[in-house]
Amino acid sequence: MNVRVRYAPSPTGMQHIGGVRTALFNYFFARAQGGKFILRVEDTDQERSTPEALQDLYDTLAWLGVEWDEGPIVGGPYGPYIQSERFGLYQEYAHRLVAEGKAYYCYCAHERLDALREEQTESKSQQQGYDRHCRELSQEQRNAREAEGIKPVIRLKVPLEGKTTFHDVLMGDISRRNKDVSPDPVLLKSDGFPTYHLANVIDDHLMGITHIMRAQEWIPSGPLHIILYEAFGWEPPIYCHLPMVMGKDGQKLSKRHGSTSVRDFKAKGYLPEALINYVSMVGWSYDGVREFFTREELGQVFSLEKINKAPGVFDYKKLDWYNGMYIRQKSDQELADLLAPYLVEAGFIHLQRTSEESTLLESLVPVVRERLKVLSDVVEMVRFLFEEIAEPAVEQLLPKNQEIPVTVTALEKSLEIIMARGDASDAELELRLSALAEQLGIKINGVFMPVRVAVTGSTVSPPLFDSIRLLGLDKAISRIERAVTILKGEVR
RNA sequence: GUCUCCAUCGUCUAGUGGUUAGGACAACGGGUUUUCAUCCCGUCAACGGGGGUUCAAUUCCCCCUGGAGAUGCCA
Repeated sequence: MNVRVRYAPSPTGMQHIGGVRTALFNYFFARAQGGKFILRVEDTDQERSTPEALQDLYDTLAWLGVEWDEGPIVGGPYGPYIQSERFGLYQEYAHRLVAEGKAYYCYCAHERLDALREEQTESKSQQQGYDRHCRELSQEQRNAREAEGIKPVIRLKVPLEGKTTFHDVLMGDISRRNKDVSPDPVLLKSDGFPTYHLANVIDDHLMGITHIMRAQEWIPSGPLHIILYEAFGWEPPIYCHLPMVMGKDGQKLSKRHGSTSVRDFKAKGYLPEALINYVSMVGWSYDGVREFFTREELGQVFSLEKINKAPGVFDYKKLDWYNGMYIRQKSDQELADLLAPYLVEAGFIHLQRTSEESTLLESLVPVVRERLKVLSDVVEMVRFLFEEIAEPAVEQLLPKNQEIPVTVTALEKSLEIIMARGDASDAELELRLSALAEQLGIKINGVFMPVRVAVTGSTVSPPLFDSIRLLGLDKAISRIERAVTILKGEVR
């Protein structure tokens, strides 16, 4: 079979984890099958569709490195691939269904529909949804409504009897009694635009889509779509409903759970390869053991059979782990380039790096690499190098159970050793400071920690000698001297 | 309310009619280390419940329970 799959988002918000996972699965399936991956923009909601969202869609897919074989920008033999540009098509097909008695005009006002819905909810009525009020309108009644200037919608005449079944690759047969199928859903809105159900069925058919892979939230609409295919006399495609991505609380993943838009993940400093890898492991697995895959590898080994049926919880911690793993794989140069924008944004370096800044950046990378979970972590990690640190507090300078006088001595002697370092190696320097600790009868930490706090302003920092080297000996010395002064001031 | 789907450690998952139910993240403990991180080692931890079928069910069937989704002139 010549596989043709599509990702068909509506540009009504930023691309999020769930949507991207669907896009990825479709893309990988197409690649693994040697088929085509098609992008189609479902902008039939004129109220909510925005150019920003559309741009975000393009940006996101580009960032992830997902290229579509047919779709907006690149074109293709079944275009246009933006539904608003296919406007006339839907009208045509909708009216065809009306002409054949398979759909009808409905003149019900929003007010009536709202009241109806409210009443049904309140009375917990068995029958929820449209009451098919206009299903059997006579020609005279219709003329009367038209004369009032009411713009009708077109609704599908869902059969009242029988049941409809569709097959899902993962779930098997799923059927629904027709009376439980959404009662006569709107196909064409009063503004002339199609609803999802209509546009989706028409385009999938016209574009020769062979497999529909979409989130499980669409399962209830499956039978409805089958009814539509039957009404048009078309062969339905193969369905494969993907498990949903949930938040920690088991609810559909949303902003409440943290960042969900890919744009946010990118801004925080997640790498596309990490996001792709992790997201692909929610709802799909290779063998339960192997967990690292590149985009290309996924495009080789992906298969529908290994998709899980149950929804999966999005685990931010595991994403962090993947991201750290991928960051550590970067070369110095790659990581420097990835980190630079964050340092620029923090105002630490210029967009056009001076040669000193370039040198500093390069020597910084090996020091921070294994400490980063996300790229933006670098900012706080190296802030002490670029900005004057706050005066360390006395308590901060003092290691546990260590008095001020010894600490002062430790600082002063350390300072001497550091200044008199000459061309001694870091290892040699470390030896000397250790010896100092021994002389003073304190732990090694009792020497290193005060110096660390004095120089970096924090008990947590990159290795001390690296920190001093990056900061510059002069600045380091004056910060240590200041610490001594602070401690001495406390004695008086 | 009604309909549909789902159900293995806290999380992502592997797996089988007979297994010590495997791996990873997290958590916790230990080691390496100048702190942190990395790295290494270890510990904790699961087949939701009840009926069947069977010599044998986590695995097959049914019910229950639990969870989710749908029920829009949103997709």
